[in-house]
Amino acid sequence: MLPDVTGLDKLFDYSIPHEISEDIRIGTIVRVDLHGRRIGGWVVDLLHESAVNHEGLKPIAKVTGYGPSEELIELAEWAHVRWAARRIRPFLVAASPKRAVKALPLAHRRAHAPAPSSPATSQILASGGGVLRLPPRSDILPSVLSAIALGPTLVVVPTAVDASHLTSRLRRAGATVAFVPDDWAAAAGGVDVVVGARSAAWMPCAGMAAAIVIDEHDEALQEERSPTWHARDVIAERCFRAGVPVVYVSPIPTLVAIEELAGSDGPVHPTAERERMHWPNVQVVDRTDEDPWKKSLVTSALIERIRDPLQRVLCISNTTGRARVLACRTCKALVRCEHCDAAVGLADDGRLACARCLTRRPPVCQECGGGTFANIRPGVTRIGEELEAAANRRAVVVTGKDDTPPSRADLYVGTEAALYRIEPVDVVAFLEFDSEMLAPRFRSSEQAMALLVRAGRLAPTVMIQTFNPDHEVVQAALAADPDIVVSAERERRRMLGLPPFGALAAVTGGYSDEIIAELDRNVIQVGRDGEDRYLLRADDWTTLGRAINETVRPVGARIRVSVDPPRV
DNA sequence: CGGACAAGCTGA
DNA sequence: CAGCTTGTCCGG
Repeated sequence: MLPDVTGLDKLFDYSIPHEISEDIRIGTIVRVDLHGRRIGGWVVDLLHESAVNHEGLKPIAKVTGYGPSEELIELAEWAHVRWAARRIRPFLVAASPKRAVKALPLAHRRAHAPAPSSPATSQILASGGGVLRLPPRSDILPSVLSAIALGPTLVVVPTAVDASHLTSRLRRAGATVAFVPDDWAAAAGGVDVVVGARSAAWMPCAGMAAAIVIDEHDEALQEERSPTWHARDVIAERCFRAGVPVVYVSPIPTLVAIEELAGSDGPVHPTAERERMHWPNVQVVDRTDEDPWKKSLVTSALIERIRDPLQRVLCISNTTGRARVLACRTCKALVRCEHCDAAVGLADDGRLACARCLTRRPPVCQECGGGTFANIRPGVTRIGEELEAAANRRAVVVTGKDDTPPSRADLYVGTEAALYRIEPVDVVAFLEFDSEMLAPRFRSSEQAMALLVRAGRLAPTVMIQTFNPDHEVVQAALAADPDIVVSAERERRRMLGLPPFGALAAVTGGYSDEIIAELDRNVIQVGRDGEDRYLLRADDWTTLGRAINETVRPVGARIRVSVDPPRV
């Protein structure tokens, strides 16, 4: 029995009372008495009476209900090495129902499977699985229906909202659907299709015959808390073990999927002509053409768009507030915090505010006492004011900070979060796309492409303002050819031994130094990445995970290990 | 994790 | 030495 108690990483033996022996299987969730308290946990092993000294064994107190299957418990043991997790508990939590399941409903399958309608998907499934590259503005429903034609199918999508939309569409198409994790019991009982966000990778799917991962490139498929498991990789291992084919669908399959899951022929994709038809129109605004003394984010091309009363426009800039970096107009000095020396911005109340130490002061230059400032890096609030003036219509600011849905408007300005918070528009304009493309992160090209895909689903036209129109990301979007990014990426990653050509983890927190010192340097390369962060690299995930898990972590060490970190 | 118990510290 | 804190050990 593995207790569902954080910090208690031990197995305990209990006897099985006769009256509940029928209900106890590997994976069953039970309650037991341990050390004077009643705790929950999972049955992870059944030992023969002769294998334990069952004198003094306490009995299992109560059966809570159904839990993860034996296969999923074994998968959790694999994941615990793959993501260097201290315990398997978080994976078992992910694989368990949220509320006790006392009985499983009977299988509820349709007599007639829906007609497969994506020949490409059927072909990939028949060949044992692979990667399907489908452009942003195309429908994935035919692919899912094609998989269902094979039998019970597990579908993973990036968000719960996506899962709920897909669930209704599949029900309308006549399939029986378990929307997980809510319908855990139905999924375990048997349905045509099990649909859910990331955690669906751990959900039951009785008689699973196929699996589909939708939007394989989406970062939401990776758990952000530690252990940082990725649904794509969990599904890949799970289906490999079960001998079930998987299709990974994405407009921009990641290099990891292409190298590890696509097979030797690479991703399957429509003809270039058909693919281009379902990419958004991409308009590149080369900012090097602008008057170098103005360098405003509100370019003449953008003004033309936002002045058109028939076009609903969303402008994206990833700086919140009014202004993040200011310079004194009189003495040209960068305005800094008097307290901690960080660059300070202008808050909404007109005072200078330090984002680092929260110190606020009146808007006066610390060097010369001047009171007027040049906005070196404007935030969305300031840009909103500029846009309103240029367009002569109201601009609504949308950030990820407030929970209330943004009020309806024809002109929005927002951070990346706005891409997930508003209804479709006619144009999405990235005002300063260079900060996305050129971010100092090894996945920045893939992440910038993902933003374009997201924008392309929100609007038929995507505008990119950049000083780097020759960048591979811009070129790939213009040509509707993700291979342009993939080939560049492959060479860089191969050279540096980064995923998928090596395994990477970031370690942060107190005591990191002690832990790093213990690591086996024969298999792990260590780099320092900032004040309190180390990067570990090994040739493969198993080597990396084992080396980290075998390293003694001091008691009370608050260490965060992020395996396959998305943002380094 | 959380309870039990031992060792260490403080003040009368 | 009671009364309290801190540390270590252990559970089936």
